[in-house]
Amino acid sequence: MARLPVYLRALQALQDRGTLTVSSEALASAAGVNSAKLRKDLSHLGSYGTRGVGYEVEYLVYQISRELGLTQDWAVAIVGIGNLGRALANYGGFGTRGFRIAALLDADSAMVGQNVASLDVRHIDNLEEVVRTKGVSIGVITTPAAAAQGVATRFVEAGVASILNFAPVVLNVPDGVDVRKVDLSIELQILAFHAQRRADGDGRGVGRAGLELT
Amino acid sequence: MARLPVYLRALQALQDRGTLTVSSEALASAAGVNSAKLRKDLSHLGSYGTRGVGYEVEYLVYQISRELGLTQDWAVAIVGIGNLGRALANYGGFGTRGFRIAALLDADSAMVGQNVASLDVRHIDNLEEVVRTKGVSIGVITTPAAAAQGVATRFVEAGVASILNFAPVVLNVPDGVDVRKVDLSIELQILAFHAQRRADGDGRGVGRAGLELT
DNA sequence: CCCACTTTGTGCGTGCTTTCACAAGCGCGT
DNA sequence: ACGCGCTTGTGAAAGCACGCACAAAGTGGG
Repeated sequence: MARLPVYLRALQALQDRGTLTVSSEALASAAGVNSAKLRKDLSHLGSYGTRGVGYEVEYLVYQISRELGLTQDWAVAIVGIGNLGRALANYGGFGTRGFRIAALLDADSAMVGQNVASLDVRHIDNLEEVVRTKGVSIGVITTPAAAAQGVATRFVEAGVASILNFAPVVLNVPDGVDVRKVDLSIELQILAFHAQRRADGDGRGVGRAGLELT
Repeated sequence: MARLPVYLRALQALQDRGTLTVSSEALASAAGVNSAKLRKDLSHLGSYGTRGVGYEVEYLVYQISRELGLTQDWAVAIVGIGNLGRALANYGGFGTRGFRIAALLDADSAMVGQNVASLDVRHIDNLEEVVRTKGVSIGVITTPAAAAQGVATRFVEAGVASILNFAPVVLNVPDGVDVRKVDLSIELQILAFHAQRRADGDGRGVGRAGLELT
């Protein structure tokens, strides 16, 4: 389920606050979901709650981490060291969650050799070698749209079966390869769409009703 | 529908290639969806296809743009000018799609006054004033998690009803306010989850079967 | 030991989304 | 003018996710 990471984040926040047990109701509200849905999700990975009490935070953190595969280390390679690639390389949030940036690659020779986030940028010609020697299993593509498909194909042929794509194109990959796409323009467009519907439909201003959960 | 922006992107790619008309089948495969779904989506905004021929690319681009509200200009404010905030500010893809970065804000006085992407970074205390004078209707939050809720609340009280949140927290906002969340760690965790399932389930290597659509 | 209270786990109805499959419509060649 | 092939638009079926509501299970107090 795609919601497990959200639960995990909420649980870790609770853990930092020293909470030992949590009810499905409380956790659900922290994660922004329905409590029945949360209980059903958790029951799918085996039942770890105690009726009348709730869930033990620490144990649940461990169970979800294991289910998500975060108990092992994942080596990540980023291709395309522009603004976004650099931002990702410097983002600290990955290391603490089982992900390690293992390599930075770019097609621009002027970029190669630069030191970004304590890593030397290497030329994309070394992709296959880097994947092999560093054991890369997740590829991140932050290239311009035109280059993305080529990089994806090379990743797949090098044995990388998980790709996170920031380029605004739909990637063609063989069956069995997992691609997730993050497109910032599309997110904005969806917001604009809803904003316009609000404006079209009715004349009332921005909602100021009582504070509600998402 | 959340798929319209994807269709739009595919259509614009076709337009650049000089294509005049496109069948639902071809467009669907370019957008990575089922053709029946695409036809149903398009029929919901009125029918613009010709049986036996397909859809006129240019007209469809216009219709979808209008439906998404991209014929008007949306002013965007970015709060939190760290690596990611800077990357977004410098990303050129927004301007061409009806979005204009109107202001950059940060809480760190050392950051205030710096020039990023031809804009002066202003202190977050000016948020309300900036929203008013620049007509900001979309807020982007790229602050640390701890600051995100406060910024969101100020955005809402200033009249911004559309928020794009990159901070790893669930935002509490009143009804009627639209929040979209992009969490890079969560995307990686979902990839890791699937990668592990592949590894658990069976001993066969990475799929190398015939080329397939997503 | 029993009872009242809390919280989990889940069966079931409901509504939405996706997909199939096909009739209706359009253009082109003859 | 006519028929053939291609493509749209949509009714109907299947699948899925969501959330209610309740039985089962555990806790703590008297």
